[in-house]
Amino acid sequence: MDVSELLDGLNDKQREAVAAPLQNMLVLAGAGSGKTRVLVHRIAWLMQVEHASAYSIFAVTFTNKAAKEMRTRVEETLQNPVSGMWIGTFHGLAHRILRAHHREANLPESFQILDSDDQLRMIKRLLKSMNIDDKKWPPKQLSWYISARKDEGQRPKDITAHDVNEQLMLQVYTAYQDACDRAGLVDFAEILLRCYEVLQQNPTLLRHYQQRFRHMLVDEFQDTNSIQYLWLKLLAGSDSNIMIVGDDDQSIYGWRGARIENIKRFLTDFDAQTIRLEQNYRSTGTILKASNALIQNNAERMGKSLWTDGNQGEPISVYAAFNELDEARFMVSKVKSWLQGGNALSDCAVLYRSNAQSRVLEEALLQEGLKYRIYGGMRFFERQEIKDALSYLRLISNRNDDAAFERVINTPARGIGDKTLSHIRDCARAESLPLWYAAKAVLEQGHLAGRAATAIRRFIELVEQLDDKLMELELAEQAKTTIELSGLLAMYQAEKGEKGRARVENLEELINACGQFELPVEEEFTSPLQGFLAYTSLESGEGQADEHEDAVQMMTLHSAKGLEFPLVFMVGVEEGMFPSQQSHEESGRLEEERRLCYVGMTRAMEKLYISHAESRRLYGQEKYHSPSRFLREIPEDCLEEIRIKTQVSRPAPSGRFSGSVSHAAFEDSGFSLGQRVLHAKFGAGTVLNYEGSGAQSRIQVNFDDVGSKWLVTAYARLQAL
DNA sequence: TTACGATCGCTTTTT
DNA sequence: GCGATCGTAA
Repeated sequence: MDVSELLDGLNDKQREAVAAPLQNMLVLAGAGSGKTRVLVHRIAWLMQVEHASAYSIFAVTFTNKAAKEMRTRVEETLQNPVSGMWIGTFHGLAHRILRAHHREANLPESFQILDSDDQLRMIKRLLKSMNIDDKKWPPKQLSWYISARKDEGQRPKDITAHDVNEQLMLQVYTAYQDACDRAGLVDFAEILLRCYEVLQQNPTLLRHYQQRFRHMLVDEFQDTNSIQYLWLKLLAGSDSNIMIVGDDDQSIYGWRGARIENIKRFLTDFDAQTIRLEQNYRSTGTILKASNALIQNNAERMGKSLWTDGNQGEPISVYAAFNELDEARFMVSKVKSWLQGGNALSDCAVLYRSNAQSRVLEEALLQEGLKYRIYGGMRFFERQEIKDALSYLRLISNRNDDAAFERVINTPARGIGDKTLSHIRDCARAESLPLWYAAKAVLEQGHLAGRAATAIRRFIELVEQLDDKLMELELAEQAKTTIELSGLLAMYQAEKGEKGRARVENLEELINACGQFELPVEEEFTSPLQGFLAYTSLESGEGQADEHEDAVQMMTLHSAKGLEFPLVFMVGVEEGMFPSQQSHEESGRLEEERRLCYVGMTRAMEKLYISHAESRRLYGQEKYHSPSRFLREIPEDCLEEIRIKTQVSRPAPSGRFSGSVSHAAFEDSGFSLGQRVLHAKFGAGTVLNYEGSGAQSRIQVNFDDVGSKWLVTAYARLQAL
């Protein structure tokens, strides 16, 4: 490939980044500014112009999807498969280093990964054994605490407890870490922290990697947490060049440890040059103008303003719905006209703040027979039946894996009850043995009731038999044999209803996935099973069925980051929903909510609809929310208010979508208690009550068909009969 | 061990 | 208001 082709079709700033001299660089890449393109071309440039070897390149992303896309596009650009290049996620790459140096890391060769569910179970068990009241110290909170400390790079010894409460949490952290270490288990945060420590404590090793990875590239840098930052810094050493790409305005993961200030820290620590990518190739001028204005309300930004040389496009449409049902109906009607315009369903996205909001929207789509796809939710490899099967495989490859042992010892039920189990646990604790060996020991002591002893003996035989059998089998056969002989298949086949059927199907799908699994050749796995187990822990298992079906795309604002759609609906844009109630309390959270809004808006290419409901059923109660402050932060000339055309008996007194009404206003509009009224949506009804003043004023009408409703500003759509 | 009634909790999520 | 989880009784 001709070198000049690498710069063709890039704008000046992109070109500047791709062809920059070897130095540390920050590429501040706005939404839709072509950052992946820059990363990919930079890698190609390093190889072709700077004659860097693939071996010296290290590129990190957050998600497997991003890593995969980067690899594919690099290979396309170079028109050659690349080998020796490390492209992967933080966890994937750290895991790879840990595997190679498991001895230095004090881990067994076949150490396994704990997901958050495993972690929680582990902590629950621990609390029981430590006699700690899980009402006073909820396991979730402890698990969160432990992960947060690890994300900060802290071990128990690095932490000083401020009060008795934290003292106890520290105690649990210590006990949890001991248990993990004994079982050969690492949680997600541990992968990075342990990798960091291994490198730090082994200068020779560290030097090897520092000398190898001369060119480092990091995507979505605004999402890095403290340990990721330290890890990168350690690996880079003083001789590597590192290019980070990120956008402080799109930092939306502060709540899970991401440090937006890492960008500024990078500039000073690495003495880096900054290049801004501000030309946007995605959205209309209006959408960009609105987004820019919104985000300007945040303080302490790096500063960046998106522009386009494309069209202004249509204004952003704002719809004030009566309630969440009306909002859903509105969305559906607009989706239908979009379809009628000859467009694809999959080009529309519905974005909401929280998952709970999806249900009403789904029902509305379902009613009109419109297909939809929901992002997020239970991942394939996290399903109960899948984890059961995987736990057998894990126990087979590592007898120390207590988490796996606990999971399958009595699944399917084989008469090993709580009593027998606590016997085993006691023995394990007393002798510092993994549960598997404790079970064997307990069996040999012969203190067990006959039935329990037989059950345990049979379980041990089962696992050992499986281990023998699996040796000469292919991966898919290994899974199949395990699922069948363990009795899992029979157990789920016996489960009645749709649920059981789905579970059996999932187990079959797991065997299928084993068959399709390709062991990454460059990563030195000791066996295909080891590779597959790592894959199931580090990869969510998406990308199965239905991905390409033409359907409305529904997701939270968080999961929309990085995606784009011609038509976007942002629903529930109300105070208390978005920004969320909780974000009002903690400092900094409001700005993160604003960034989230910015992310949502900048997903839209052609047309953006924003809606809010005046009344909404939430946790079983009717709530009245005013329109989000974010709406007020968008310049009015970017917005267009949509009102349903209703005939009102007299002109609406005041307020547009703000819903400002006074007592007097109700009377002025000619409504009185007991009066019969007509509503465009809800039909005929009787005025029951009105109350409040200002934005919170509302009128309660008992509709003949719908029942009673409190409506804010809805009086404007009421007609006196 | 299972089944069912009480209780809890309720943003956002990848690895 | 709903779904997951927990605790207790059969």
